[in-house]
Amino acid sequence: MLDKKYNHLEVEENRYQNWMDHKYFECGDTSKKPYSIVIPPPNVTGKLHLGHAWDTALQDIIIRFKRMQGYDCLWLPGTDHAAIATEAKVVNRLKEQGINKYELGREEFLRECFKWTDEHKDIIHAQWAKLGLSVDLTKERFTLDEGLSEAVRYVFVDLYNKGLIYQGEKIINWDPVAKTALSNEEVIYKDTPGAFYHIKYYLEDSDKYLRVATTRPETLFGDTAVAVNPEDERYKDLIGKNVVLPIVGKLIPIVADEHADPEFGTGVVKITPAHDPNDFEVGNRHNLERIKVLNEDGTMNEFAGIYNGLDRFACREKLIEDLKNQDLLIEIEEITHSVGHSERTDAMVEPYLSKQWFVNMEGLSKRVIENQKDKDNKVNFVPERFEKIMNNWMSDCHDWCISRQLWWGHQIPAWYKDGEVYVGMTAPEGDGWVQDEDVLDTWFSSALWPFSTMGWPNNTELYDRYFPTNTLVTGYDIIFFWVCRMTFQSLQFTDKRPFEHCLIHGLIRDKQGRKMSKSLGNGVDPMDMIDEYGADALRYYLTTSSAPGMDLRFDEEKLKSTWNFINKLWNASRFVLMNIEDTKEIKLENLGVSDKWILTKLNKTIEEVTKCMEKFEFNNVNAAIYSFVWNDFCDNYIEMAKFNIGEESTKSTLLYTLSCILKMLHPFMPYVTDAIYEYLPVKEENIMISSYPVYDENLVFNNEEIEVDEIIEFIKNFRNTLKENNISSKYKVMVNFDEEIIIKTLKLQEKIIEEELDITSFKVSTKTKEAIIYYEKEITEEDLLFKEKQIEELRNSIKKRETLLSNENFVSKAPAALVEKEKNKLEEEKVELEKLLS
RNA sequence: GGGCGAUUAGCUCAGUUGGUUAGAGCACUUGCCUUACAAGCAAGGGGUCAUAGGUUCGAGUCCUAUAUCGCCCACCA
Repeated sequence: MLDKKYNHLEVEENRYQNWMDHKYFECGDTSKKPYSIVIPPPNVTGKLHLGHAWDTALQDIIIRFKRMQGYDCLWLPGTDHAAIATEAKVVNRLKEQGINKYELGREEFLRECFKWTDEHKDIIHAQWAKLGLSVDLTKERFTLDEGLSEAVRYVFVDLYNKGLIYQGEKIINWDPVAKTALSNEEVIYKDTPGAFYHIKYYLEDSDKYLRVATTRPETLFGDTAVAVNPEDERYKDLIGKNVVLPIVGKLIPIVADEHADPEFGTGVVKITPAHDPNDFEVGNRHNLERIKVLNEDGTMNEFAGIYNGLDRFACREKLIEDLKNQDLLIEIEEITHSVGHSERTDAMVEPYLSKQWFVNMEGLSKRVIENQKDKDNKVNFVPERFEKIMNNWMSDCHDWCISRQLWWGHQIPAWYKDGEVYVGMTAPEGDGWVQDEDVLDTWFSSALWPFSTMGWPNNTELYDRYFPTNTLVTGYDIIFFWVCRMTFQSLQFTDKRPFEHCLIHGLIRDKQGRKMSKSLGNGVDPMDMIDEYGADALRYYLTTSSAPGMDLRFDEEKLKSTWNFINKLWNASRFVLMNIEDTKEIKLENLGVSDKWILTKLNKTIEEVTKCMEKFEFNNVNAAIYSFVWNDFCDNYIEMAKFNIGEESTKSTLLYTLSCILKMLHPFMPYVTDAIYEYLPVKEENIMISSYPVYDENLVFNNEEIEVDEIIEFIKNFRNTLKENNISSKYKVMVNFDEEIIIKTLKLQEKIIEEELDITSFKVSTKTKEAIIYYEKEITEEDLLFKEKQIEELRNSIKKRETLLSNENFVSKAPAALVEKEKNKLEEEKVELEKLLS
C-alpha cells in the first residue's frame, strides 16, 4: 500500500537503476517501427542548467510516449567537446595552478582536456539519471570519438576535393584572448560606450587637412589610403593627391570609392585593409598594401613604431594624448556603438587579416532552401514560424570560417611540405610533411551529429534503421549554430533531412523575465529543485507551462503547485488501491450511470491528450489531464463512487481509469507513475513498456455524460443557494426527481417533503431538475439591529452619491471613469437597499 | 534598416482551422479537520482580451494602422 504522504525522495530513489537493470531504454526490437531522437550533446564544460532540464525532459516525454505507442525507440545520448569553450575552462584551471598552456605543450594540454572531459561526463550522467531520462547509454557518443572524428575528416576531405572547402586570406573575427579566429555566429554584438576620434590628415605640402573620424584610432598605423566618394563635390579635386598620415608622417593617397558615404560624417574614410572588412574590399579595388599592426594577443607590433608592444587599448590612450599634443586631434565625440565580443571569452573581437580555412556556403545553403519547398522531405519546424529563421539565414550567409587556433578539437587533416598542401584522411607518405596545427570549429563536428553518431560514413545497421531521425528538440537560440548546419551537411552527405520534425522551445528566464546568467547570479540549479520537489514535478512544470516556442519565466510557486498536483494524484491512487485490493481483473460490465460518465470523460480526455501529444502541444495535454484528474476523477467520480464502492463495476472503473491516468502522465512524471503502477492489482510488466491508452468508442456514453453533468451542476447550484442565503441545516425541500447521487451527496433523505410550506422558499433548478428549499430563519435581536444599521448606512451613502451626481461640475469635469463608477455604485446600493427592505 | 514575438483576472500564463457565458495556477473572500488528500473540500469575487478602424450572422482569434515592451539579423569609417 502507498504511504500516507507522497514523498518524492523515496519514490525516486533507486528507480532509475531498476529501469537500467531491465534494459528498458535500449533500442533494437526490429519487430517494431523505429523512432529516433539524438540528444543535443551538452558541452563538457560544466553542469547542466534548467534549460537542459527543459530540453531533455521534452525529448524524454516524446520518446516515452512513442515507446508506449509501440515504437522501437532510440534516444541517442552524447556530449560535445566544445572546442573553444572547454579549452577556455581548462586554460583557466591550469592558470589557477600557475600553469601556462604553451609551456605545458600540446600533448600534455590535451591530456588535461580529456581529464576535464571525463570529470564532466560523470556529472552529466548523474544529472541525466536524476532527471529520469530514458536515453540508451549503450549508444552514447562523444564528438571526439574515433568514429566521429573519422566522419569529420571524411567530410572535410570530401568538401575540399569538391572545392567547397578552401584556404584563404581574409578579414575574420579575431579573439585576442583565446588567440583564435571565430565564425560570425560566435560574435555577440553589444552596445558599448566608445568615441569617434576626429583626426587631422594634412594634405601633402599644405596647411589644409581632411577631417577623418574613427572609433579605432590605433589602426591608423595600418592606413594605406583615405577614401572619398567619387561623386562628392567637396573632394573631387583632391582625388589622386596625398595626405600625410598623422604621427607616422608617411604619405598615403586619396582614392575615390563608393564605400565612402558623403552623408556620413565628413565623407572621408581612412582605409585600413588589414583591419576592416570593408576597407579590405576597398584595398582590393585600389591595390592597396595590407599592413597588420596588431599581434595575435591584441598588442601593437613594430608598425606602430614607438607604440610597439603596447596593448591595443593602452596604445589608443597614448596615441590620443600624442595627437592632442601635436594639435592633430580635433574632437572626441562620445558615442554608443555596437561592438563585437567573443561569445566565449567576452573579449572585444578584432577584425583581422588572417589565413584560414572556409566552407563555401553558396551551394550548400541553396540546397536547404530548395529542400524546404519539398513537403515530403523538408524539416518541419514546430512552431512553423522558425522555418523562416533558418531560411533567412540560408539565403544570406557568408562563407564559414572553420579553422580555430586552438588545440582541443579535430586537428585539420591538411599537411604542408615545401609550400605544397595535402588534404586526406591520413598523413601522406614520405617525410617532412607537417600537419596543420589548427583545429576545426566545434560546430563542424556537431553538424554531423545525427548521422555521425550512428556510424556514418560506414554502413551500419544503426544508421540504416534510425536515420533520418524523427524529431530534434532544441532552443531557438541555436538554430543558426546547429540546426542550419546539420541540415545542409545532412542534405549534402546523406541526401536526406537530418530530422523530420524540429521542435523549438524558448529560453528559461528568472521570475523578473531576465536571462539566467552567472554574472546576475540568478541561476537556478535543477538538481536543487529536484531535491526539493522531485524530478517529476520539475519535468511536468517545465514542459507544460508555456506554449511551444515561448520563453518560460521560472516560478518556484508554480513548481510547488505542480507538486501539489502529484500529491493529489498520489492520494487519489491511495483511495483507489484501498478499495480494490481484491480485484483480479477489470470487468467493465453492468456499469452505473456515474461509471459510464467517468469512462466517457476519460475517453474524451485520451482522445484530446493523444492528439496534443502528437503535435507536441504539451501545455494543452496538461490542460486536458489536469482538469480530468482533479475535477472529474477526484472531485466528482471518487465522491460518487463512495456510494457504491462495493460494486464490481465501480472497482473496475476506478482501476481502469487510474491505470489510464498513470499511463498518460507517465511520459511526464516517470517516477511517481511507475511507483503507483507497481501497486495496481491488474497491470502489465512495467508502465514504461505498457501500452498507451487508446480512445475506445464502446466506452463513450453521451446520454449518461449529459445526465451526470446536469447532476453536478444541480448540486453546485443547490449548495450555492444555501450559502448565498445563509441557510443552515434546518430546511426542507420539495424535489421533482429521485436521483440517488444528488440525494446522497446533499444528504437530503430526511429533508424531502411532499407539500408546499408557507414559509420563505428558494428555487434551485437546472434543465430537468428542480428543488424548492423551505427555510424558516430564526431572527435574533442582533440580526435586527445589524440590519437596521446596514439600512441606515446605505441610505446615507445613497444620499451622498445622489448629491454628487446631481452636481453638474462633477459630472462634466471629473474623469468619466470616476463618474461611471459612482453611478454604478449608486445602482448597486439601491438594489441592495431594496433587498434589505423587502 | 529588415524580420519575429508579446500585450488577456492582482501576478504568471493558456486560449492551434472565427462559434454558447474568455480559462488555469497562485493570490483574494466566505464556510468546513466530511476516513484518499487541510499541500485539502465546498461556494464565490475578479477581465471593454493594448488602442483605432475594417471583414463577418458572429472577432481574444482574420485584415490594416498605431503604441509600448522584448528578441533576432544587417549596418555602424
